[in-house]
Amino acid sequence: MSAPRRRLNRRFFARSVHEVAPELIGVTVLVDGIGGRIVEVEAYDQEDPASHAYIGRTARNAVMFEAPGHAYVYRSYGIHWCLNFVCDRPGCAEAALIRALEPTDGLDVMRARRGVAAERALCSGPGKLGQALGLTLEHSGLALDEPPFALFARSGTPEIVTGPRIGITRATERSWRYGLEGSPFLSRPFRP
DNA sequence: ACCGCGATGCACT
DNA sequence: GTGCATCGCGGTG
Repeated sequence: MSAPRRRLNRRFFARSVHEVAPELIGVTVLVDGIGGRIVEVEAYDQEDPASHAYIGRTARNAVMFEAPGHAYVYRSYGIHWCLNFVCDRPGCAEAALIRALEPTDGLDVMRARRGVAAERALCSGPGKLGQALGLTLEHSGLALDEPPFALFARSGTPEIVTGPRIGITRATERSWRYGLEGSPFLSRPFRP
């Protein structure tokens, strides 16, 4: 038997993304009952040249400037949908990019959506995760503690590793990528 | 293992 | 017109 799941309230996100991001490792995220445990995230804040919010509020990033505890979904490279959790207070425009999950719920649906069988390949990257969870722009702006989203607190305190963020060209020196140590479900290994 | 590249949409320092 | 908060494939070691 596994431990009962305890729901995460949106107030969890009303703090600096730099506090929230490492605490997201181990949290379970489901969309319409499908998803898994977060094993990798990245933090982006408003003074961050790599962040969508750096240039100020635009049509695309408006959700980042609104209430914490909501989803910010954007299209990446014209192909993928990527999921962020908005943090801090309205106007602070901070968000955590959810980069990888350990699949726990709805494996068969995720396999069908992804077109691959290997469990390790279902959610091991922000674009893969977006496809596995069936995300689109319609999910952007939705509250994380209301359907179709459901978040559950982690049990215990995981071992966390940090490193530089992936796939950016600016502010690459900031170690704002967080991962579950030793997880086989990461998008890429963390360098020692 | 690494490296290069095409796909594909759209925001835009 | 340029550049992505990506992925998967095909090439070379």
